[in-house]
Amino acid sequence: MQQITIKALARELNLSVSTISKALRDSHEISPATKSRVLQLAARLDYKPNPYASSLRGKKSRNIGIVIPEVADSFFSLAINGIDATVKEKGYHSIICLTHEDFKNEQAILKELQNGRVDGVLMSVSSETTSGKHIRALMEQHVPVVLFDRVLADVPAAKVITDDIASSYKATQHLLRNGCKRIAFIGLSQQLSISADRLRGYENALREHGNKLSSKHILTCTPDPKKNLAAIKKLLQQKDRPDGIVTAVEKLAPLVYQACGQLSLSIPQDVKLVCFSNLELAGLLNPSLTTVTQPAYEMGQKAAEILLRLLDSKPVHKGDMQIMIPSRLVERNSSGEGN
Amino acid sequence: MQQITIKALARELNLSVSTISKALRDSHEISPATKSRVLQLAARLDYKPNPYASSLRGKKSRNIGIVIPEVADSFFSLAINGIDATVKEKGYHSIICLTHEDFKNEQAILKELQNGRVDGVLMSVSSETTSGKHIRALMEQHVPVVLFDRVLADVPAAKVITDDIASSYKATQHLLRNGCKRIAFIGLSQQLSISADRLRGYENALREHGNKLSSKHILTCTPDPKKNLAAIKKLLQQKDRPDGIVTAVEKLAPLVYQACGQLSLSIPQDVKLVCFSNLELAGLLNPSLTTVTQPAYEMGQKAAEILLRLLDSKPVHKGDMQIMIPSRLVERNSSGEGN
DNA sequence: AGGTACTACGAAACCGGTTTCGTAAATAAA
DNA sequence: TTTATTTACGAAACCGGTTTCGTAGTACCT
Repeated sequence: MQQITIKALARELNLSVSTISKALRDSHEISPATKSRVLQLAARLDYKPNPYASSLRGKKSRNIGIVIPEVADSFFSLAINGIDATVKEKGYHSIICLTHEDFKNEQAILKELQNGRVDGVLMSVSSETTSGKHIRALMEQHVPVVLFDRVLADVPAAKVITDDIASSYKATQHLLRNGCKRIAFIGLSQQLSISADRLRGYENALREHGNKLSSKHILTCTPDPKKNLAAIKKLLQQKDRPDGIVTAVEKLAPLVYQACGQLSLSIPQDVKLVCFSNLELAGLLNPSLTTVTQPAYEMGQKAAEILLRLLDSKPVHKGDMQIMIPSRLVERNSSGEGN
Repeated sequence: MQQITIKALARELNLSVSTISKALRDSHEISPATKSRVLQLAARLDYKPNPYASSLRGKKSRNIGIVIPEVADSFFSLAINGIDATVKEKGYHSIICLTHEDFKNEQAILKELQNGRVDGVLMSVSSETTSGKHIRALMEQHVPVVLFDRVLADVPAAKVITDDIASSYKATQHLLRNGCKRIAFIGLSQQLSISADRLRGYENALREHGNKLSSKHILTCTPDPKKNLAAIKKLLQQKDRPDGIVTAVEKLAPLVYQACGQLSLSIPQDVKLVCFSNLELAGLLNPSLTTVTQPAYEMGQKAAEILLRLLDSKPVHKGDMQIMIPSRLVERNSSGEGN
């Protein structure tokens, strides 16, 4: 490696290692003249401090962990952009840890992160996660955690969410207004906060509208797309076939299109569809997809800001313990009249 | 933090720190009996070694850097999955660094990575990158680098690419066979390997087919989507309007759809379209999009495997210095007859 | 002049592991 | 029995920074 170390600088300038270190950190105990000599030599030799050496002493790695189910997902990739832009400004690096919607993976990852590899964690739980014990364990090691989007009630961490209940309510209402009589809801595990809340908004809208709820119209999906496709087709082959669908997460949208295609059901004539999704291409689908679009970038950004405050040991206002950024219903053809 | 350190284990067992360390690393100089006592206590106290302490002495961080332009892109997010799955098996962590297609960012990031934060780097260059000097500088600090997809000729690193020339040739040929007379090519910077190679394949196909090449049919885009949309519209408003388009990167596809929409040109009747893209939803677009689909996951996987060999100081076969994994042309409606 | 305060720096401990080297005791070889 | 070797462990150096503490030299105050 032949790295330029502080020792090398010290030797070159006939100064002690501690003087160099202090000069580089702009300590008041070093004279301006010495500081400038040190800074100049450091620049000339292209000195780059070893981050792990300082980490060892200072207990700060300047790494933050992003623990999410998946990166091939518009919501998460946009959230990553928001997070990364925010933490980078403060000199932090993002370590991305993918759970692939597997709780065992998530546990193992959080355990790993207890060893000081990261100073803090931003997290969205897997769809299989039912308990927050592993997260609390991490927090007990004094690793600050901020949850975003997929949160967990039993974790005393700051949370950044969107208005899942209200926006699902609006989406369902939109379908009702467009004439749907039998609206189905396709979600992930009921343990998952976003799925449960979006189900709640759906139920509220139906109830208020005087529609009766039917468990046959509520489908809970798994992380396995093949099984999900089969389940969706089954849902659409019931005798009381749904004429409207709300899906709770992005990756379910293509499956509904596929299922409808295979069953020769046309969207929106036979089935009207609204999906929670951040797909950039929603408007270009056939038919274009009505979406509830979450503020993914902003949520990542906000969650990162809060984490940075925690890492600075700055106070986090009570109002920031649970932040809600609203989603937007974007009406397109999949929920329309179908001319 | 109140971490369980080796020192704590040593005190508890009345052994020396070095004995604990050796026992944990299964050194032959420690007796089986002692080893098992140490292992048991470590398990009981949930001892987690500080990765940065070992990193400091051993010069190994067990972090690898993934330097890419963007994460909100199907190719890169799939590649990340391939990389992450591969390196995770060997106990490495992925640090993702986004350049946002900005060369200055890319330079700054590689500079940062020279300080030992990562043991190796997997990289796909930005569209603005014209020189590999910054990459060579990193390699000279003995940080192994493997380039994937967007490579650079003047960097003596292992490279994992797809058959850009051949697949672009096939895509163009496909349009020619479907009756296109004036085929346009929309790429990124000509400096970018994939864009240049895909252009070459396009040109080869036209030449072989006896079509003359026209610079008016070759559009070079920027990282700015608005400007790109305007440029694409201008391309489609020429007197010799193209009746076929090949686009070199994923994010250009939606812009072509938009441009055609705004100009009331219908795909594929007025303009037939083939895009290099890993979009999962290509089949659901309106019309469904004919794609050249790159083996993104496999490319990430392969690049990671090579990097791991380099990190193990294992020999990399000459054949592995430049690996080519073929792409697939998936014909859909955007390039068809449009009945 | 004597005492105090401040400035500017160096020596050394420290962070938590890893590794080298030294050594007492046990075992094997001569 | 003596010597050589092996076994099993501990002391200490080390990685590259940071931080505490001590101190020589100068300036300031009575």
